[in-house]
Amino acid sequence: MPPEGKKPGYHHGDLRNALLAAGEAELAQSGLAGFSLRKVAARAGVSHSAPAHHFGDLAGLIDALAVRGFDQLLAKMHAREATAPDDAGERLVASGLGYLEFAAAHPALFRLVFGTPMRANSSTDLRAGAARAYDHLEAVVASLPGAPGADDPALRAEVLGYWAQAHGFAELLLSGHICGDAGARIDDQARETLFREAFSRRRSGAATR
Amino acid sequence: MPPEGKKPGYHHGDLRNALLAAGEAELAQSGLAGFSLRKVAARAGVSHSAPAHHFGDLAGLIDALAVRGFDQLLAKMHAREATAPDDAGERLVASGLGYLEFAAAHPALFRLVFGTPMRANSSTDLRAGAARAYDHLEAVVASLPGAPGADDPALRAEVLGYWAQAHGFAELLLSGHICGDAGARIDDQARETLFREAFSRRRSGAATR
DNA sequence: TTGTGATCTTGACGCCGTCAAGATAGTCTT
DNA sequence: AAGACTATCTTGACGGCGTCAAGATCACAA
Repeated sequence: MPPEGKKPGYHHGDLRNALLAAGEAELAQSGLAGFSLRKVAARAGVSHSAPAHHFGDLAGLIDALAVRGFDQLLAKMHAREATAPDDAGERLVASGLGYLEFAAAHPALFRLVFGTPMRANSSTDLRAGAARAYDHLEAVVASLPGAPGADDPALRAEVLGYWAQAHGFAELLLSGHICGDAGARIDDQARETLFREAFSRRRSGAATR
Repeated sequence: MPPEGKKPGYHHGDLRNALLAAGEAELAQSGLAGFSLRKVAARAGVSHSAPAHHFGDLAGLIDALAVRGFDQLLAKMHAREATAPDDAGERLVASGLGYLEFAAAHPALFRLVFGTPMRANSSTDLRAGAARAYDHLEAVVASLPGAPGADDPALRAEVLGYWAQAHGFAELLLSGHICGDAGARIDDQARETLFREAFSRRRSGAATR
């Protein structure tokens, strides 16, 4: 079983990862609307029912893609925070900007990640990925000056408030409800400044600048 | 053409509205996943391609359902505000609670409304519905003490901030990322208190209670 | 060498959206 | 009143879809 190199034989060798990569490529190129198992299989160069042996059904593939999507989302947040000055508030803003950056760069994957409701039947991997993202955000929020303690239930409301702020902004962006002057797609720079403004107003309650 | 009463003849008489009602019923019962033109047509008691004459294709039906969904969403906000005390802040909170109430009561319709990106090819009806909702929220925000003036560009950031807050909360709720203690669906009462807490923290910047 | 199980293909089924063609009914013209 | 026209709805067909069952191929171990 060669985990590297390409052997175009009957057995693929690393089909699971190849299908995940093909799925992300398909999402990036054609979006979430016409997403199909058969297209992903064709893109990976295998028959239409080969994915079933690795993911069970379509929901299984989507679940696996969502797990990877969550990790990529968290990675974007980390990467953005690394460029921020050493300040808790700035780190929180950078985290939200990373969130938006991911949503704008991979809109279909972002919608896929949050599309399937996280229920009890979700895979443990997916729940773990979501928990990792939440825990990270909680850590950032808890480092804010004057933040509730780790055992204070108010911390949860604070974390959810920030998460909802960034998530709602991302969703409205992808829905086209936040757009430029002529209804065109908003610029990256304009998106950042707009989010910064709305976000800073959140913490100050009144005008900041 | 009888706009009222039911005539089970060859011509339906009010098929367009019947299909819209059937579509909402189908969404409420089976969700957005397996939503299909044929099921809606069958529910309305017509052939599988009858909807084409009223909506063109599936996207047309979805668009029309989204228009009605926007109106229902706005109606929920209005209804909630009517029960609030005569205070600008309370009215804003009530507006958000109405937003959440609609999302929780009609999750599939809510996702349908914000699922299709609002682009230039969207129907003018849909864009008008979105504009009505935005304008209403803007009016509520503008009535806040110390709010930016109508011509101040900061007003847009303020409105989008509040909208994103409520919208993100609703989306996270439907995604199952805001749940009860044991991961179960959150109670209506718990949802309200949690949103109130997170929302009030938005305006005060620090602990409120 | 001989299984033995994992991996992948082939073929079929029903459901889907969409299109073309025909049937029906209301309306408009003369 | 009669015919023509148009809107409305049905029927049938097509390819694409997810899924299942059965068979083909390969790696590996006994």
